[in-house]
Amino acid sequence: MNWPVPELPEVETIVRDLRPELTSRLIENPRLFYSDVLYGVTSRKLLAGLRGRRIVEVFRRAKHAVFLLDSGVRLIIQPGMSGVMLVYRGSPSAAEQRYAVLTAELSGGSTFMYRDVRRLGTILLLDEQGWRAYTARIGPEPLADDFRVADLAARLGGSRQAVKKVIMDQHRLAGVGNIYANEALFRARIDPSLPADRLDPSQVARLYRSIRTVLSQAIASQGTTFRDYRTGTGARGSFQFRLHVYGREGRPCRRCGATLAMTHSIDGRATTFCWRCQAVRSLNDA
DNA sequence: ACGAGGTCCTGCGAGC
DNA sequence: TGCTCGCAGGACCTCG
Repeated sequence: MNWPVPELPEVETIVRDLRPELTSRLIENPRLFYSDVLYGVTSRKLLAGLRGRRIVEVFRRAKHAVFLLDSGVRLIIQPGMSGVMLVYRGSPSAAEQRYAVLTAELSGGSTFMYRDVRRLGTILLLDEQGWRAYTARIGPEPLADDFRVADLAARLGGSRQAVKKVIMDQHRLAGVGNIYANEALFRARIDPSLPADRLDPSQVARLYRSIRTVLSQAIASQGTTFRDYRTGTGARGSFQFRLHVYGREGRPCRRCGATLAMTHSIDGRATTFCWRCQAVRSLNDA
């Protein structure tokens, strides 16, 4: 079975679960167990930046969980593909401590833990200016009220690369990873290998709707869990039961019954699709 | 600008 | 049964 990555819906779910547990808490005793997840900050600076600070806001940007501290500094955790963020009442057990990357005792007696088995996740600590520069390089939020079809069209228009690769490019569009790219393209009945600038207006409109629908439905289902991902309360998501293509290669299309195919020819990542519904002509190695 | 490929990391499962 | 090895993946990087 393929292993999912926390994408936008999973991080949104985590953030919603963590927000009431973390907001207004003091970070009393931060501990870092692996420094290879740090990006642009040393262990010493990270811990010094966290110790004694109060968490004033918890929110999501793209696939990042962002913790705004009372110093104006932001702790940013991107959970990579196996990252989990949890709050324990009291202290976690030794078993729960396994694979812990960052833990922090909080005022009120609870403990925050970022756990990441494969440590492909990233931790950043950015001041106001650093954050502004960082977020400016990420594309627009597809679920934002002011994100329109024209914005998606503009993001696709300048690229001859495969549309699947383009919608997964975080600099063009925020939060869409492999699972939801596959699902959105299937639901929009678009060939994932189609060059992005070759989509006609009706295809762009369908893709716009399918991206927003699939992300919204996944949030409502608390995300997709195959093995690693857990919500902020440790529960499993349930969107895996509503997937149409991801992880279903060799099985019948839910829409037309044709056998779903899989290829790695787009950016080396697993692309699952229906030849018939998505009118795919040229993908090989499937 | 674009594609291809390597790097990070660990658990798992296929294959011998 | 016990081992090795390839694969999974996002983001970032270099090379051609």
